[in-house]
Amino acid sequence: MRTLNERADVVPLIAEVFREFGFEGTSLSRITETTGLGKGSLYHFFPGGKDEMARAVLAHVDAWFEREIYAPLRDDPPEQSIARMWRGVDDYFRSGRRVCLVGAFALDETRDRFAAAIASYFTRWIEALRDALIRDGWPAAQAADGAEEVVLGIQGALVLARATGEAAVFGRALTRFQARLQRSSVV
Amino acid sequence: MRTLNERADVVPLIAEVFREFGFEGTSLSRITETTGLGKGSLYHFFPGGKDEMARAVLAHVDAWFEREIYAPLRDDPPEQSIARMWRGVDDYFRSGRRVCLVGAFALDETRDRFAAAIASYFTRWIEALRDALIRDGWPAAQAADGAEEVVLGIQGALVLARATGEAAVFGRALTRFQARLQRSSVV
DNA sequence: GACGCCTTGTACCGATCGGTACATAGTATT
DNA sequence: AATACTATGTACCGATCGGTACAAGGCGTC
Repeated sequence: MRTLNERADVVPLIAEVFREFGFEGTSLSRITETTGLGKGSLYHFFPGGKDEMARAVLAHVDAWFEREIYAPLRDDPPEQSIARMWRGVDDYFRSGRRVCLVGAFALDETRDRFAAAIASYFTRWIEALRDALIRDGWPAAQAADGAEEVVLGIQGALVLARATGEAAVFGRALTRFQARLQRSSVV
Repeated sequence: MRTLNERADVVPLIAEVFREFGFEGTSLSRITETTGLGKGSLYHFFPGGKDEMARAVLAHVDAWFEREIYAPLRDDPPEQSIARMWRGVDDYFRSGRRVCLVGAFALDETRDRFAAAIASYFTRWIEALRDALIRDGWPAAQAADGAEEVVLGIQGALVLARATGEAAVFGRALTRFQARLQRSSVV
């Protein structure tokens, strides 16, 4: 018996299973398969079972966005942190070849189970972007509209990219949004 | 034993189950529950089981959009058919309180099972809208961009509306798109 | 080396999964 | 009324579901 794993190491692996199969489509056997961990280890790290695993995965995703996207939007110069957002998002979603786990959870009744985490992920993103736009000189109303439209558009682009199998949809959408945020106030 | 159902009557009911729970989350027992039909009837109407039920549901949704949205976009005056699209979409998705079944199927591995139907639903929508915009006087490139952005934005708005529990997101997005499509060429 | 604690594999649990078999009931046709 | 076909309920199938129990192995500490 090897004994070398830590909970932190295994969360990203579990995340990919949930991302690919959704909450209902993710079975314990699939998780043991991709992590190489047996049920013994799994329930040792996550006594709450599948539910706790999903919660850990959501927290992990959330922490990444908080660190890489939201915090910079709040703390760094707007122009710079927004540019960083485009890069970060394109990397994270693999230019449209990867799907948003939080968005996927939102669409079925899984949402009710994790409602708080899911809502917070999106509202914090929108608010951080909105405030960055305001600090960049946008009128408050337009900033709110623009931020909502960009975050929503990213989700939609991911849906469409995966639905059509044409990942390029995502890149096109990203450059459109980028252009629109640059020539300010023309929302 | 009552014997009064037709396949056509039961498809919309099954559709709501799939819409709410996704493909993996939809169990036969949930379907019997909401339709009132036992397994006997269900497998009588859908010998292919759950897979065929989902296929019938996708075809049903597709037929609705074809009839109410795509065909008018292709055949009627652009301005009029686009106006009809806004109304139709707002009704169909219950102003953001309902989710897109096709979009939900697209996000997990369910997509692979129904790839053709899912891709076709979106590409036909985008193409019909693009052509309507062109007939309305838009340059081809802008029309293609605008159509893609609108369809993608509707999906994103549905994700966000359900994620945040704030259905109003959907209405706001719809009016934004509507305004942008009106002052043509400013994409 | 002995002690504990963290980690792991395995066996097992009842429940539910999607699906099949089939006898019976309802209905239309004649 | 007899017949044929459509619907339906029920019982059952093996497989898998998420979860539990628990003994034994790895490893650091003393």
